[in-house]
Amino acid sequence: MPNAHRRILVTSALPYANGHIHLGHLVEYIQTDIFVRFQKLRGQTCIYLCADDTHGTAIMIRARAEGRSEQELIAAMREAHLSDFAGFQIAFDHYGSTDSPANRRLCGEIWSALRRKGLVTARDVRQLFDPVAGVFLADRFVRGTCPKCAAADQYGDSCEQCGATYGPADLVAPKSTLSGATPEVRSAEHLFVTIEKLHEFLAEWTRSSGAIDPRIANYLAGHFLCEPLRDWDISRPAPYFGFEIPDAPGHYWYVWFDAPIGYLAATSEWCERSGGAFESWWQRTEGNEAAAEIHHFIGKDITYFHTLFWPAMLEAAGLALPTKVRIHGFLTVNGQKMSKSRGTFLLARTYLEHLDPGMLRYYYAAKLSGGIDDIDLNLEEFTAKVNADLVGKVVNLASRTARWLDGTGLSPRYPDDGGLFAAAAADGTEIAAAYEDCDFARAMRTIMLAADRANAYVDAEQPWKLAKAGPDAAGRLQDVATVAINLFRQLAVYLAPVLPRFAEQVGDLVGGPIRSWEESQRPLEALGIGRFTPLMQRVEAAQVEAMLAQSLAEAAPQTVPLSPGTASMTTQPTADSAEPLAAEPLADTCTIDDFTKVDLRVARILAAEEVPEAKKLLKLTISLGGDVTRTVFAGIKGFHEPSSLVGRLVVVVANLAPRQMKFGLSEGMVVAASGAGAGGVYLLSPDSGALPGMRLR
RNA sequence: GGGCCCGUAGCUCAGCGGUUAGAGCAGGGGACUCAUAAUCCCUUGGUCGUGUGUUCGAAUCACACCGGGCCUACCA
Repeated sequence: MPNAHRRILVTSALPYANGHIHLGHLVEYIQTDIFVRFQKLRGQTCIYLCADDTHGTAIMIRARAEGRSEQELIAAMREAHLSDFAGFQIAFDHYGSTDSPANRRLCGEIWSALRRKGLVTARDVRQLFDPVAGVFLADRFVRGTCPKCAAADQYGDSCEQCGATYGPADLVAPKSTLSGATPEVRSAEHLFVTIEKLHEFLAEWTRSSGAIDPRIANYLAGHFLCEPLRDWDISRPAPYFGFEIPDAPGHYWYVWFDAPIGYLAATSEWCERSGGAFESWWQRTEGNEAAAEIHHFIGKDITYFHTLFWPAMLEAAGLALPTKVRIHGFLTVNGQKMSKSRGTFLLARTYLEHLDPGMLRYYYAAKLSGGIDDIDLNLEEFTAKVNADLVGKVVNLASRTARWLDGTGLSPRYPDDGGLFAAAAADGTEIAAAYEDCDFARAMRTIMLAADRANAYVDAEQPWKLAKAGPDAAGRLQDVATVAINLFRQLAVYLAPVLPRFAEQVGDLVGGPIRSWEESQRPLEALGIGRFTPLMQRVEAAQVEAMLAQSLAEAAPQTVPLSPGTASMTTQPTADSAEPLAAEPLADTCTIDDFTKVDLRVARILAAEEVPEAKKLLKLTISLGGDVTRTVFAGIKGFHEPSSLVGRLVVVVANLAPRQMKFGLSEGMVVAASGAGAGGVYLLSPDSGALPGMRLR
């Protein structure tokens, strides 16, 4: 692939504001993010755009059920989505919303174009209406008895018992799932796009533009393009949460109209912020002028919208068409569909509470080969692969050699390594080609082979023996470690699109931030090296178990609280992150005498009050039993409600020298746990039965 | 019913017309001790779903069948 400069606009499908991000969604966002980071690392101009998909009946219904406005609902979900994405290091250049002024404006422009081309028509549609809720009902909001086999409680579009399909109006004894009311058939005008008028264009574009995998093009040809395309129902009658159609009051654009236009709106907003020109991305170019590339990453479930309706809209509006529609499959967990009852319906944030996001990014990368097949998250394999590849091979390379360079830094000249660095540099061509094809699995395989060679090198050179051989071998030792660290950093460059955080850490260790793919082609010389810290912790099976247990618990919330003492400590394995300890290594050894100098006592909180001027402090009055009380300022404000503290037992350092603080004298210290892995401050409680004044020993 | 994809070592997969079919993990044996029980070497293990065909030659192409998955369909 020639290295001509490219301008690449990349999108992921817009997540719907009706639910939280889960590991299935993340297949797409991680895949896209890797692709984008790769392009940027290669020096291309690349922007990654996405947005929340906010409109539609489902949002309206949900907001009502929760007793708040749609805007409040979508704002809250947006925050949650952004936080989840940030947790997984998904780096959008812009993240918009379909409920934005830019999107409204662009919807209007596309709509005008459709009108101008005579592609809009109106027709009455008979639909069920819920007279209590006052809304038209989508098929899935109606249940009733199957008209064919009389099975009860079936959806409005098809019967799960006999497989019959019908319209919601055919159901016997239909009921609205919103209000329970019996719906009535009402007629309402809908607007349609007569997409058939673009049939010829679509047939040609899907077949020969190169944007679509031939298998998909074939599928489209066989299922849709083999007959006249049906008019696309593009409007919904009020009430509907969305944009009202300017020239058709009382009608709203259907969510699938404004969702893809969200790509345009996000571009527009990004341009406004960064000073780019919208036209430079979406304007159709004439002749051989170099256009921007447009890559859409989507799941196979929305193929139809992105390969027929969306290009039709762009064509009608005279905008640039997608260069590639990259379609991926679904995620299964342990070989089966994600399941709430098995605890495998894993939310992004549940994962993040237990495991490192980089590990999922790597695992997905190792699985994704650019095809449309589903990928499986096998949790045992996940554990084994992440540990073997990332910890055992890659991180270990630095872990076992960095220390030899502590005093000296890298050798002034890169030594003879038998051609290892050059070989891995040459691999860069293949690795880059694999990234470009979204065949990340092939890229990872090639990278790991290089890691294997590097470890074999260290093994053969035996730097630990050189270290013991004394000053005569010092030069050789430095050379060997220099080779190892260079091979390590080279791997980090190749892995940077997948493991951005890891790449940063490697940059901190040696050589500074990794900014360019080219850094894989030249070894570093004569540089100092930072202190090696564990860059990644092994995954323990217990951590995975704990994640599943939590996911299971959250999916099926317990309404009956467990009585104390029956908590299933034995059946639900505890699994603890290594992070807190790793972040704060153990202090120097102390003797029992040292320990007994600290007099730790059980105490009862008698009173707790806010200190308004203090950022972190609560003023506590504690009892050590009898009438011995102390005043203690504790740095737990924001983590504990004062009122909920009163009466509880805690542990205090009772013989701590009193300290004059800004707000008063503190006569002790309440001990609490804090550290990496969780932000809170956690008070300690003794088992029940302990009494104030008892000493800890 | 139609269409598509998949079926290669215990597991995940690569190979997709050409020498005795490969990798990682798991299993077995050994080495080393620098490293997060990590690393390195050796090794066990496959009639490449089944059958028929095309070909000098097939895991690789064709057809049929079996098994798994996905999409789509009230007929064609």
